[in-house]
Amino acid sequence: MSTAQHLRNVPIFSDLKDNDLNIIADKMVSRSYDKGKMILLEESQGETFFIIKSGAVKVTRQSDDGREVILAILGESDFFGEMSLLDGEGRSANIISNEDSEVLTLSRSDFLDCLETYPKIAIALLEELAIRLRKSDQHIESLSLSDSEHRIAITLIRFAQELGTIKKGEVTIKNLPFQQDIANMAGTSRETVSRTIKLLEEKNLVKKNKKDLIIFNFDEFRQLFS
Amino acid sequence: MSTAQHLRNVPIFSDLKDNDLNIIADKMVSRSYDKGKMILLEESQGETFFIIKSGAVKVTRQSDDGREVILAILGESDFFGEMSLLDGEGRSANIISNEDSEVLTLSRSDFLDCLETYPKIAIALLEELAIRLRKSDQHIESLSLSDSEHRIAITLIRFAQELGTIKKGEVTIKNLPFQQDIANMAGTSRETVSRTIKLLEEKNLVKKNKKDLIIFNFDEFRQLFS
DNA sequence: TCCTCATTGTGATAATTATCACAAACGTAT
DNA sequence: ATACGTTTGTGATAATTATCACAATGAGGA
Repeated sequence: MSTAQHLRNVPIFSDLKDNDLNIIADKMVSRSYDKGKMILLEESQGETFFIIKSGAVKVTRQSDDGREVILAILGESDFFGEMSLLDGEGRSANIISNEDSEVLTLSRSDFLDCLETYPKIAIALLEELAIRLRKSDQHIESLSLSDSEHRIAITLIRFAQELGTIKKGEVTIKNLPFQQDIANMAGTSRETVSRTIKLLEEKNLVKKNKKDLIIFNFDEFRQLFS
Repeated sequence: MSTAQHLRNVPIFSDLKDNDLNIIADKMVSRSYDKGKMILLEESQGETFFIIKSGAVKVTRQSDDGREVILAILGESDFFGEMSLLDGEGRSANIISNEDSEVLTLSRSDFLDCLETYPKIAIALLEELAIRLRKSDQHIESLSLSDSEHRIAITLIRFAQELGTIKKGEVTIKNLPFQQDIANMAGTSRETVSRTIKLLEEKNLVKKNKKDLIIFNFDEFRQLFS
């Protein structure tokens, strides 16, 4: 697939004419990262905008004592790096390749030019940031007032929405992340994740199948926990 | 002060020429809210953009069982309501007037027109949302991996940055919010806030003075808790 | 296959924090 | 000044969850 075709799938570019899309595509450079590689380091200067062509990355923050908080897991056609381009602050998070991944990159100045030249992109980007902010707010709410069972369930819902496939009410999350990663997103411990998923299985709400997790009745599940 | 002069203080409008500023100012309508009044209700449709002319508001989310999570407290020249204008979703939070407040409002269509007409506004708004997203991420981090003492201290730091006045290293937060509000921001209980602030006083890090709180050495305090 | 390393499961215990109950202090209006 | 409603302080207790320790299971390579 051509670079322009990839861009077509990215919400913030999808409104553009083919012509403009090609112009932007020409400015982008492709890079590859092996699983586990650090793509962006916290504290480094933000000079690049990234779009995920294939694979997945995790957005994390690291505390002094080494504990890791996972803010999000991003997949194909998601983008990142825009934050520090926009507000000029340093990186606020680490980005680590979660699988072998290919990304498209755009330089700071090309990115900012795009925003000035195509107001539609800026507006689409505003929309995207609004959505993310909304998700963050929900995340904050859940961390603030739920017990660990709820927090873990809500984390599973996030995975289902981002990585899941639906088949008549049943959602299958293929390749459920490690318990440690789920714990780092839900703000709890790995052991509690283990015990809680077992509990959800006993309540007949979910079922594990090798590396996959099935949520039997997604609507009901959401109702129960959010 | 004229409406245009108020707008001049708002980051997203500060780049505009006087002329353009006046055009926008003409479209804005002023409204007043008494302390405690609900300005925006969760779940209602988002049709208005607001700028705070004077006073302060709190941004909250409410859970089924009535508990409240405070996402932010906004003051003069801050704005809100842009989220659902941008992504078309319903309101994600309640906005309650925290003091007697005056706000300027702009209709949905006028707001979106502004963005199309003045790309600078869109870019400045992107910047602002990026900053908010960054704060949300920090908030998530602190809720995820800190104990209640840290979370409360970090909440005090947020207040200091938004409401505090500095005098040679010492920050005074005038009119510290109620313990219950602090608890709702820090994701803990009112009693724990009471005990923790006492603890911080015993450690000679802060001092209460009637309704005010003084942080003796702000840099050190920040170092300790973030 | 067997071995090894990574991941998951689970019990016991300790630490943290919420909750309840009530007293003290504070603010405001009469 | 008094009285009332709101906010804060604090002890006792219960509930939740983290942590530690180790066993069980699984996945990938020699």
